[in-house]
Amino acid sequence: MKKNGRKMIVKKDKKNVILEEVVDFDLSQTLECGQCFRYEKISQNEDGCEYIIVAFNKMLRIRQSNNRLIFFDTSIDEYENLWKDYFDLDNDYDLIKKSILKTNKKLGMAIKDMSGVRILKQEFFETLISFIISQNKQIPHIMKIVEMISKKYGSVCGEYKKKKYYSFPSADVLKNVSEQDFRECKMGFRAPYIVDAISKVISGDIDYDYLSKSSIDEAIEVLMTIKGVGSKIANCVALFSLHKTEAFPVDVWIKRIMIELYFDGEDTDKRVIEEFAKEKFGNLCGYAQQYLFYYARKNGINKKKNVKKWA
DNA sequence: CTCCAGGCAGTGT
DNA sequence: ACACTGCATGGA
Repeated sequence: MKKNGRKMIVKKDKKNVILEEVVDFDLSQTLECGQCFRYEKISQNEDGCEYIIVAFNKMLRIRQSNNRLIFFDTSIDEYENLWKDYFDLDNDYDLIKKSILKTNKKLGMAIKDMSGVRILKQEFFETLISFIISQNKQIPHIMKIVEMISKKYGSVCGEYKKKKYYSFPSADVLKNVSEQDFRECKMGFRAPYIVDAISKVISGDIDYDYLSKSSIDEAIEVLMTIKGVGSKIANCVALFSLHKTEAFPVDVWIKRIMIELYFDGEDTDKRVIEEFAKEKFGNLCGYAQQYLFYYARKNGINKKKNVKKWA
């Protein structure tokens, strides 16, 4: 394995895959930065942190200690074919960060603070549904609802310490679920949006392979034909599932920090901010967005007053 | 109690 | 084009 500037070493013991010399990767940052809703922190101490995640119908227990990453009970094949891409481990983030910094010194603090975040490549249908649910909700509540749907309609894909973990259900499973049933999963006004998304996936109007090959603009345009999918959610799906790094989701947090950094604190339309970012960051938009998002939240930037200096 | 949450669609100018 | 509002639900 040669990428990553330095070399990352892949090993295998009886049951686990172990990566050594992993750089520009922080498990906590990557899972908890708001792109992913299916993780559970098992432990965190001075020796590292450990999580259970559910993705692509698999449960994974994973641990990070400094530059070592352990994928428990995982075969080399599963690592190579699934988790390596999921965590974007073949991508050279040192190069990405340097490229962003070269023209955008203002992001220095954000990049330094979130230097181990990666853009996950998550399963398409789950990402679409999860981000439709996400609108006007807080992350812990989104996680609860996604968990509820998985328990109710998904299937068991693993067990740890007597707790069962459930995969996110497929469109095929959800196609017969009624709007009323979704409302019972506390989805409120999003329930009809979910029904519409499922029917368009089933009919083929929304097709992962097609969208993967599409340009960013076309992918977003097609995704926005789904009721309840606007610019922000379409950009999220394009970034976190289709891995189109020209995407730049503008939510309340990104809006606030972008206004602070580039618009002199003046209230600016989200579309203007999105255009500005796409011009400024190009195909590094998605990465820049991730650095900015968690950083803005962590520092609690507030739209009413300037809590911090950003330069 | 009120206000807001990783927004969006519908309605009115 | 643009601004304004309702929306389900839960947490601060």
